[in-house]
Amino acid sequence: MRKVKINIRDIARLANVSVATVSRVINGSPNVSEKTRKKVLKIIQEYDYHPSAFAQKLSKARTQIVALLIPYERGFILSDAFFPPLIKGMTEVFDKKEYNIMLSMIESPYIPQKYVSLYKRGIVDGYILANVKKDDPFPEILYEENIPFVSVGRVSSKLKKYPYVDTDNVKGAFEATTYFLEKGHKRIALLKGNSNYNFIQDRYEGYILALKKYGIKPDPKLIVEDTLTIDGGYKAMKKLLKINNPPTAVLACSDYMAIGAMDAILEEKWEIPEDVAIIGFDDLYIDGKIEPPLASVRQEIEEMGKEAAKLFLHILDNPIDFEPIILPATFIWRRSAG
Amino acid sequence: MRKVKINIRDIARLANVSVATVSRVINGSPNVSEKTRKKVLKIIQEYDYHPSAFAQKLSKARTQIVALLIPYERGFILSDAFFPPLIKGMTEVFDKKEYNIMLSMIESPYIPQKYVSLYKRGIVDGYILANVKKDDPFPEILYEENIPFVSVGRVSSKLKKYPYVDTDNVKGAFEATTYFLEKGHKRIALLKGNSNYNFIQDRYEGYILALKKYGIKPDPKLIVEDTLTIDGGYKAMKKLLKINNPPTAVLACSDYMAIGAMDAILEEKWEIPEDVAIIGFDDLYIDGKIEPPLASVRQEIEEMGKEAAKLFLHILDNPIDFEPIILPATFIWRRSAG
DNA sequence: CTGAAAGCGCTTACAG
DNA sequence: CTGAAAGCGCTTACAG
Repeated sequence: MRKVKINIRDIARLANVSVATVSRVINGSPNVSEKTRKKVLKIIQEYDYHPSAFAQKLSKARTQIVALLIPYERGFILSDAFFPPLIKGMTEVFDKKEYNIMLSMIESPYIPQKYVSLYKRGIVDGYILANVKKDDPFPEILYEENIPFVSVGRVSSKLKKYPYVDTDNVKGAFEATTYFLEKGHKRIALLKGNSNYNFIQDRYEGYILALKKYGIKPDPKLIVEDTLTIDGGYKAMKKLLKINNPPTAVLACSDYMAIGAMDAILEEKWEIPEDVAIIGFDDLYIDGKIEPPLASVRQEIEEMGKEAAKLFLHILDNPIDFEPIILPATFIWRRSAG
Repeated sequence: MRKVKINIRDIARLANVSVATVSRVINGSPNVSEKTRKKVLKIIQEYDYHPSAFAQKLSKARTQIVALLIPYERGFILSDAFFPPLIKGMTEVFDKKEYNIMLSMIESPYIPQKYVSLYKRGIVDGYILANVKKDDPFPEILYEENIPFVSVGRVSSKLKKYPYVDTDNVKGAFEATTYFLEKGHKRIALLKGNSNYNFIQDRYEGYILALKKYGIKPDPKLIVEDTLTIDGGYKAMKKLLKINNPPTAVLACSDYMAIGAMDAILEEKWEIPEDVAIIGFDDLYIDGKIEPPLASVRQEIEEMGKEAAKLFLHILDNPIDFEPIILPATFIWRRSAG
């Protein structure tokens, strides 16, 4: 009953050829006669033989496994909008190359060394980092040690050139802010997340750029930082509603923040968008369903996943010669924007 | 500059001991003198040596990698509520045993054989299946071939006994329905998802059981099936509002469905919970934030992840002797329930 | 086109 | 407590 694990030697014996020949057939080497190939393939099928990946790896160079590092905090907050499509995109590209994704959810306290060992022990060929913070030491460690990695979102500014894919967050925020400006708004608030994340910093910059283009001096009182959650948005908006000259328009760095802000606004019996217009970020599935429907800025996340996977495969062969990839962000109008 | 990869032989030479002794030190064997151990450990540290996992695996039995299979469809729909905490729980347990999670997002068309090869090629020690459908052939394939697996959520009814962790969905739905019954509701609707999922089937059964206990004959017109999304809930509720004797209370099989249903109800200018009370499932992060706050049934998802990981480690050693694990579902009252 | 043999980097009886 | 040697299951020059 119990199937005994069959190996390359068994196949060789059964097919009356050498182990080397079986190996050549497995690896699709051209140096095998059609007749021999067929014979060996038949035995392989018949005995449902699967070459040991580890034994292969011991002889070959690559493991065909890539580690995906995800900070739990963000995994939780933005999961709905972010990780499933990101992973889907990656999977699509990696499947074709028979690469597998090893998932590491970064815990705190965060010990970068722990994750390096996946590479040093030869388990993975490298890393894909998802949304690490600006001051995260991990990318620099990888860089120093010549370990292949791709970052989804930019990381430390200390690195001159490294492979990443990113959304054009500056432009996304710029366009959303410009929309408000063209509608005649002068008091436009920004609900920021933690500026330790580059994507937050970029959205901030896009906002500032647009204001300046229209000759408006950014008012620090209109820029409030909090978590990217509903709670964060609610609290931030509460603050804004209390100042002397409250905003007539609000750009939030996430849709959850925008939803919290809407709660705060409606609580004061103000109208959206008549009294305060609002635009979020992420284009969540529910945006079109809430009342009023929430305008947002969309990222091409599945596309980012694909590009990250492609870039990773590229740098394995070309560690020097690569270009970072920037994908567009698109402003999606809905009624909340006015 | 370029670090040459160091191996166990190098360490042995540097430490003036045999390869076998280095191996013993690495594996914490007691048969090494304290003096030798320290000497070897020092060299290992000094040269930042990491034993090759693949070479170890070739000699040892286990790979210490488990494949987590996630259907993309559900990954997308319930990600926010489900996968991040599930993975977090699993990670917590696996980290301690130095197990890694390999992530496979199941694509369609779905080819079960593709995923079996992860095991047959010796890459993983087994599988954790997340929310597969009732008719999914994969669990039976694994069972037939004696491949270790744990399922999160029950699977095919063809298998007599297999390791799974599940939420007590029957009880959860029973309690929510009972709440309505105790409030005097007679016309209680159920918004179902696809009954190909056991958790949907179970929620359905809990609902039926409660009705029967109160001597109410289930009315097929009050049971509507659609997708577990906002859209699905909206459409299902629209149907219910059109029947002659519409429900005064609604249990939805997901919070997204409940949110869609609320949209449909409010569109008709009906009041929640006065005209129609509503309870969802999942206890999403946003439930308390919407208007009116949405009552729900909560699962202990992070706990499921932990239990799944523990059960997996258990069955590796005890393929026969194990018990499935059922975790509680808790009704969370909020205003929408009335 | 094919095979014998060395090698990948470990672990583990076995002998002492 | 320690070491020499065989073995895990492959790949790949090398020779023919």
